[in-house]
Amino acid sequence: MYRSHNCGELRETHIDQKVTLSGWVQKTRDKGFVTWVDLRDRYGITQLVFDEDRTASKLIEQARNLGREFVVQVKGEVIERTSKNPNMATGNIEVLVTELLVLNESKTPPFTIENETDGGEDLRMKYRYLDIRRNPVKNNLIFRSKVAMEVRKYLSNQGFIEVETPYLIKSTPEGARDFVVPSRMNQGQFYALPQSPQTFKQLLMIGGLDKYFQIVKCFRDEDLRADRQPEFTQIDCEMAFVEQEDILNAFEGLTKHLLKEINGVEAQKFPRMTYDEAMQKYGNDKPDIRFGMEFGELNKVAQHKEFGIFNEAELVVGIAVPGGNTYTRKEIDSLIDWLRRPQIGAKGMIYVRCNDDGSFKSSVDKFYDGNDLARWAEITGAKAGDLICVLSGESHKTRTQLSALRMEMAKRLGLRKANEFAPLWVVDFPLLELDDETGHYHAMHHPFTSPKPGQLELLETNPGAVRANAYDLVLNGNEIGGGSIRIHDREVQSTMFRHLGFTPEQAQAQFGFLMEAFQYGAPPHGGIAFGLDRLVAILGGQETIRDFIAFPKNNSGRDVMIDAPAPIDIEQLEELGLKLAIKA
RNA sequence: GGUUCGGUAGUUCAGUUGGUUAGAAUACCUGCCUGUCACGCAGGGGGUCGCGGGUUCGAGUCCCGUCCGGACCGCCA
Repeated sequence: MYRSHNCGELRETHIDQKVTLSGWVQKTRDKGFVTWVDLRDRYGITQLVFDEDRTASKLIEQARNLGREFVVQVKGEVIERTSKNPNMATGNIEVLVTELLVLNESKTPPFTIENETDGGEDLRMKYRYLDIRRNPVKNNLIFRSKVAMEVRKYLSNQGFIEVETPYLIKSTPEGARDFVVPSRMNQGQFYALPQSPQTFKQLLMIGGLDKYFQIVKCFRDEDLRADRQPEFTQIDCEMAFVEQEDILNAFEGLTKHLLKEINGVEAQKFPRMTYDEAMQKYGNDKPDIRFGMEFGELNKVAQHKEFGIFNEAELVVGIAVPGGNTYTRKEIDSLIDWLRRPQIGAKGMIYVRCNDDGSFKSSVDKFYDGNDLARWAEITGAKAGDLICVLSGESHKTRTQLSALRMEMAKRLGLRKANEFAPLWVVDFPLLELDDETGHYHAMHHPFTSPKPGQLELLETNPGAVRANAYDLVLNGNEIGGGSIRIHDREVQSTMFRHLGFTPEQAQAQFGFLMEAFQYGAPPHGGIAFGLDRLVAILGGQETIRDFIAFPKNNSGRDVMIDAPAPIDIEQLEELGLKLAIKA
């Protein structure tokens, strides 16, 4: 028996008991007359004690030679500490060791296994198994497990069944790039890893399963970000015989359950906002509504004066930064530089200081008097002491830029509080989105999303204006879920494919199976998918999803621990009927 | 594909205008220490300054190239 107790559970009630513990050596403190060893496992740390009076000298010598991260088993007696440590759960006791067995030695780890490690990101990824021994990462993984468990518990109670769908499927050109897998038995042909189980869950609805969910890995071969991994986990859900309202209610229920069970937060009914409203008020389809700073459109009051830049602009729009009047000229200039970076791409920024005495001082005083600026303040909701920041130009770009500024200022002002949760449904997304490069429309959500009732005809005349039965669940400025009511009619689906630029032959080749299934009594259906990695990070009050993933990839999509991807043998290539076009 | 920041001891970093033997903290090793728990004290070892080329009397420092890493834009139905 390796252990009678774990390293986190011994208390004063265990005093005088003989125990066996196993774990890792966190630290040894050799004080000469007495040596302490902190023994750590998943559950906590227990202090072991070896002293001149009570411990055999051979055993003390053994203890002194223990290195960090040695795996040891000890037998001993639980005793009360002479000097207690109120900061530790086990701080009132220690174990007087009578036997010590080194189960495995350890090299000195490349970084310290402590809550605040000295290791950098890269190093921690390479030695992820050591990083997982640290409380922050370990606790995140435990937290994730708890969230996933609550999801299963809730959905299962609501009558959902979890069904596994295949990972080896077919590549489709729509949307993100696929990871592909060559087939040995069908040479020259490839499977693709699913970007989502979308078509399969629709087929499950046609199969009559009614309420489906799955916690499932999805794969997208696109460039990474701090919060984006090539393989990620979704809570994928679908329901039959539902309207949009049913889906929103069902998954508002799930989200409330999680907020309550995980965070102890009783959420009120989630507010809803249309996509158009979100874009107009926040310049963003996933607005963070934990703070205000709503957009104020200033065209009416700022145009038709002598200021040419505004007169030529399609949109003049501003926000009031609370307390921003304290910004120095230098700070404002650096803010303008920040906006001008190619990542944001603003041409410049006009600002108005709202002085405490009710007067205004702006960078365009030449063109606007106090009365004008008072109107600006009214429209942006600026109060004395605020700073009004105004951008202008083409509508969509300007909104995006101002949204970036809004988020940045909120961050700097500490308005994005991790322990505050503001869920929001964004509804009525456009069905199609114009691709600037190709000039073609593509599906904003995916090609199986149904247009709003009665808008099918609009597809012919004004495709950009068609709204979809599509919705996102936004939490604290993050899209944590998105879904739609699907098309379940073969003809409608054909029309959609045609508008997305598919020839009937292409549509048949890629999605013939779905079109055929629609002919056999496909029920009305719809669903939603949540990004589990991000959801868990937000509920955990953190920004980086990587620390909630046991073995994440780095920025270049590499696993630096196992060193993947990697070349394969020439024999393997031949077996697959493949030849490399590049030199490996 | 692009913008930008970085690469110096096991680790995290500093290193001035180009100028003697490249530093700090921490980790590691040795010794001391009568209750430590971020223990303390004394001492010690540890460097191809990512790599290649160039400028120079002299390069961690300047220039060019390259590799690697971070953040972001494009991309992510």
